[in-house]
Amino acid sequence: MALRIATWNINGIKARIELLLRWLEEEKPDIVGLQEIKTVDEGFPRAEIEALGYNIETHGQKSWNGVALLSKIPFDEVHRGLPGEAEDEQARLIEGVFSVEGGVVRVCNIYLPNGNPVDTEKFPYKLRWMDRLNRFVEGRLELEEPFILMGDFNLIPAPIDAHDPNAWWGDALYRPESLERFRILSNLGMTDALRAISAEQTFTFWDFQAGAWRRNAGIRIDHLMLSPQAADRLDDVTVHKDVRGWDKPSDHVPVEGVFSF
DNA sequence: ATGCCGGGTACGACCCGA
Repeated sequence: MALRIATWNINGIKARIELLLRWLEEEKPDIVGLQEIKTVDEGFPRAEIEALGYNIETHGQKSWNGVALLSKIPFDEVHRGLPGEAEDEQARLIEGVFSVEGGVVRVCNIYLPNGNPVDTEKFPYKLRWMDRLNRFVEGRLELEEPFILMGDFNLIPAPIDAHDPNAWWGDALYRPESLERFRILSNLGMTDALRAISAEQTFTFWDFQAGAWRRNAGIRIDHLMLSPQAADRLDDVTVHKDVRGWDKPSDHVPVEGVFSF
């Protein structure tokens, strides 16, 4: 069977519910990871999404951050939060395990800290979070499962992934300390799904300001990173760029991987 | 990208994002 798994920074679920429902109805993905739901779990608009046939698990918080997983396949397991820092209360990771034909698939949905401004505590928090993520992924890779780590990584992997890379250099999304940690993730054995499929310049985010969408002044920061067992099953990646032009869009668009199971 | 836009909270103006 073809399994369609997507990541999307929705930028406020309450403000985007109509946008989300339209996209789900048109594309009918199997599993969707949402970031920046910006609500507590009780405020998540479950009923309309459940009516489309999705199971829902959320890891929310008041006002900011928050992640969710939607799945047409029932959840076997759900995990919330990134281990390694007890005092970290920001809701940025939710993981589900699903039974599919031929075994299991593990999908981890993340909202990696932005890290700006770099001269504040926000940047070391990002770096610690990436260190913790890499340790977490090491453990997941030992399971030797199809494992998909996807979400808003707030990281520009390479110059081709920005409309104006020189303008971004030094930003928390594109500077040596951040790139070093992303490289460690790759070197652990996680494959960038889009780059496994295409060498084309492809953006996933366009700022609301300064006519960024009109000028195509975007960046690629939303990624699906695949364990070897998941990469073996990857057939295609689609960036749903058209959604950026819909009414009341998020500044990010959905990125979808198609897998054979 | 320096927050010009746009969400959240809460009702005036800040906090936050990339």
